[in-house]
Amino acid sequence: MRQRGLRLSAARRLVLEALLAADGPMSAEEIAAGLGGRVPSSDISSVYRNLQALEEIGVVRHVHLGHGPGLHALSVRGEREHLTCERCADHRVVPSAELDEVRDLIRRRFGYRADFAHFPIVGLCPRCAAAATSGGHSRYQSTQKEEVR
Amino acid sequence: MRQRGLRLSAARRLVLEALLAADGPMSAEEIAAGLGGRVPSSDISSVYRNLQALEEIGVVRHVHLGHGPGLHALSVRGEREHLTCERCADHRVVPSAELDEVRDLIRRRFGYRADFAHFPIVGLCPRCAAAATSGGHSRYQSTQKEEVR
DNA sequence: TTTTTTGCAAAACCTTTGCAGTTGG
DNA sequence: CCAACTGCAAAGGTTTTGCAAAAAA
Repeated sequence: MRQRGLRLSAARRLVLEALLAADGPMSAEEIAAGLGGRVPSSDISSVYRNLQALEEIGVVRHVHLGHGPGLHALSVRGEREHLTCERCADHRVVPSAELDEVRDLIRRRFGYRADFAHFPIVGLCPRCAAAATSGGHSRYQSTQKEEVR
Repeated sequence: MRQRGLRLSAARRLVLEALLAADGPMSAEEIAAGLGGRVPSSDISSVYRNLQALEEIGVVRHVHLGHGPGLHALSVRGEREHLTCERCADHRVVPSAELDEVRDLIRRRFGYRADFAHFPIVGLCPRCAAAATSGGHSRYQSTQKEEVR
């Protein structure tokens, strides 16, 4: 960080600690709140600025899962990638390696190096797919609060 | 539409006509502007309400390509799906059929029915992938205005 | 006439920016 | 000390909502 002209300030440390302690990607607001209100907690604008700075040096990345705020996480080896159900908000996280075959196929066909860590693979989860097929039309109602639009 | 209790109002017709005339997905703002200012043009809140209503009955769908406003299009047979470069904003639209193999693979592996019409496949386009590989680090600078984050 | 739909205005939501003061190195 | 960083406040862009007036059926 110092090599890039970045200082290790308190607010910056908070962002890193929050992401490290989290079990999944977090919104800027969650980070700004301090880990559940315990930690000093910094202004949300600083959180955004720090997330941006940390993303520029490759320490952090962010994901868009459906609507709502972007979610941020440490970018680590063995990166995780995402599958999201567009009907019931089911969400699966898989190690990158499990998607290598898919990535290779896309690369051969289109030349693209796909990366499902940033935008997820969106579609119907097995359960909703079954419901949609058997019901003719899509009659399956989610038990979750929010649909991923 | 009438069967669903929807009336065929002028504003509604405008949305449909705009989408029909467009060669690609449009933002709500573009639709509200009327086709280049010629048409009566309706309020943007009505456009949003109509897009939502039309999406509920399955006539319209929307896509998220990078940041920025959601983009709307008629949902037609022979749906198109999307590949977007995360570095240079290169963007490819391909007929769904070309992604069938990829979809099948994902389905066998994860049970998911993937749909790349809503969120695109994001990654590096061939050109940026080459630049990233040869340059060691990612040195390739886009010629486009906006990076797809 | 009844119900849906509209336009306007205001708000909500997520994110960015300007600025003056503070802090890390 | 000086550049980097912070909090605050204000603004930006996209989308939603409340409400009274207007339009469709």
